[in-house]
Amino acid sequence: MAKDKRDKGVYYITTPIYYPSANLHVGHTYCTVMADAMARFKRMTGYDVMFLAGVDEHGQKIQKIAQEKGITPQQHVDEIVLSIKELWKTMEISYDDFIRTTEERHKKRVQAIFKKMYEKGDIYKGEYEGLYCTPCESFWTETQVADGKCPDCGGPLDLAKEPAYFFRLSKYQDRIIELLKNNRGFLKPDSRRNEMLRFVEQGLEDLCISRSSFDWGIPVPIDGSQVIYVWLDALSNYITALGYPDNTSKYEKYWPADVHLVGKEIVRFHSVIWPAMLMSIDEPLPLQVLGHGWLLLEGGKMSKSKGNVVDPVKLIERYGVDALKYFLLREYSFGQDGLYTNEVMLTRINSDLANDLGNLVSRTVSMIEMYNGGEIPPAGIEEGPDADLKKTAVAAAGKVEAHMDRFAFNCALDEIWAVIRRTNKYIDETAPWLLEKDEAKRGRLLAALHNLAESLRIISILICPFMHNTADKIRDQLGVGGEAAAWEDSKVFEKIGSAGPVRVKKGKVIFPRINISKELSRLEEISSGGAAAGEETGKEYPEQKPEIEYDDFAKLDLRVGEIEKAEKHRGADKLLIFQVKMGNETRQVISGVADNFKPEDCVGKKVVVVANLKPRMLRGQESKGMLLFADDGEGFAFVTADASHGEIVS
RNA sequence: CGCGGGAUAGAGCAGUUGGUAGCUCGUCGGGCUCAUAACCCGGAGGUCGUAGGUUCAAAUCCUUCUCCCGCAACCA
Repeated sequence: MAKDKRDKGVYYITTPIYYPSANLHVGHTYCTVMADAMARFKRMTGYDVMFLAGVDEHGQKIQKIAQEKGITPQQHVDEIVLSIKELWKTMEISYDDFIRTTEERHKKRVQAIFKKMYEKGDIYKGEYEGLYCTPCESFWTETQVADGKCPDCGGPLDLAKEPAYFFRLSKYQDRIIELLKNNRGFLKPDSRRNEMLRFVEQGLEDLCISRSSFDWGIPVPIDGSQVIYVWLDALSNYITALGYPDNTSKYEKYWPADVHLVGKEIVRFHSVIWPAMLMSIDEPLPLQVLGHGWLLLEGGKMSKSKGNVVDPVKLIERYGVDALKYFLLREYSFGQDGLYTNEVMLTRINSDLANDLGNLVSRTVSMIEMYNGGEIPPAGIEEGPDADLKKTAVAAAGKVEAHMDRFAFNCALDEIWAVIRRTNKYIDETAPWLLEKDEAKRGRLLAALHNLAESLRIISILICPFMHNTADKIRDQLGVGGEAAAWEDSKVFEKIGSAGPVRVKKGKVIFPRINISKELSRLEEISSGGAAAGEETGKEYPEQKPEIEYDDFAKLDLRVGEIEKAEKHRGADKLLIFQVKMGNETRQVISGVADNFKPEDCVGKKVVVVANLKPRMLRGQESKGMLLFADDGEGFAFVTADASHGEIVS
């Protein structure tokens, strides 16, 4: 039996184990970033933290995708898991363990859990009935099926049955209702709790927990013809990762989880099915399930199938991990859906990170360098706005703690930014550049500089759980390194200089200001290059031109060319002049795409060239041939070829 | 009558147990020159979707209607 952990100073937080049918997008990142910030915050405030991430790798969908790609399911998931781990590494996600449901440790434990439930009498054999597509050998749920056709092949579906095992979920209905009703903190936000309560009150049906129509899963221990279906397999990860039931030292230490952080769409599984499973094996329930909201795009929700996903890697490449993390945590309020647009993100990064924080670091460090030779002065006599600055700075940590208790990352960050704004204001109030001109005010100047440095030191601690790189950069420039960097040190003002003089060191601008309108069009280009053209975007495509004979096509000589050089046409606004290498020759080709590409971005592209187009003079320059572009109505993308220059395209 | 959520300044959103409507961006005016054309101060802009009710007091609780959205047993 697990312990009462409330007095042990441990904290166990989990994210969902994602389904690796494709690469992850910002939405997944959002959830994981929240968990990471919380884990870091708890560690800083003295908890022994266990932060679990992972992937759910079994199931029919994975099996099918692998089949289509002509590889084994294991090969497929290995590939995706690699990229997911890479992403978390890039995002600097500080998970303590990463569980894969294909791992031996997980499989044998899931089987043990199955057996326990079976022996308890909570699992029985029955028949699963569903809509079945014979050619695809797939069952589909009603929601997956539009207009009675197979979502995969579009063929007809039959009502079919297969033997399967069921979990007596209905048996736990009353206990679940009681849990949701009496334990108000168990499921948050309240809107989700209401929703679940209504749902359970409608009556729970027993849950099908095995399948025999595919075999990419953990075998049912008492029946080799069946594999365990998603629920039991995936949800168990939260305890199998801790070693349950055979190796219980971690389990005893960390279980029950303090928080399962999940998306609102899987709240049901975590707040109804999962507790019922735990009740069945007589183990304690998690203390809390938190259902967060979604990031919505202007067209609706982001999803892999819509192809309208936002790729976090692209954003990190351009703005850095800390900026993306900050934006996600600051912009949205937990449990609520939020609108994502590039403009919202860039505006947020610019005004909060570049203007407020980055600029504050710059001006503070500069002044200490100019007015005191780079040394942070000792504390001076307190007067004027000093007291208010100190009070604001020192009180922030406590407020942040209170907000973090409610997972109100946005409020926590807002609290920190109140300190940043107060500090910027302090500069205005004290006007060091005026003090500097009057030798009699030297003492006052030094006191102000000291207070600014102190305030920044405190800020660097406060932002640490959310943006540790930035925290380090600030401390580097301040010259304080790891001194007085603990969470508790943010509650005390006078800290710098206690171990001898400290020298600041002006460094690179932490968050360069972004030119938003320019950047927006760059992002547009990037995503139009990468996104699959959506069928659901309602876009209109031109009507097809009249049919041509094969002979007509054969007249075209298409070749792969590599752009060696690109420059603007001096005599025309819209033209770019390309030098394109094709086998032994390099020729000049001109295209009217200056509005869409920067010349330097074109170099190195391997493009498709119409080689035998009659040469033509364009504003005094000869163009021999033509480059192919894809046009989405707003901009162009190169038609590129994954081949060597000179090769024939046919 | 399947279940649930939402509607608050030009935009995006907060509003914890009912107590004078807030934040950010934008906008207009002013200040400053240390700083990343950044920073600071001030103004304008809302009958909190509609109609009723409870209350000394309602964005907040109750009811009506309108409009959006999600879920209905694998989308973070």
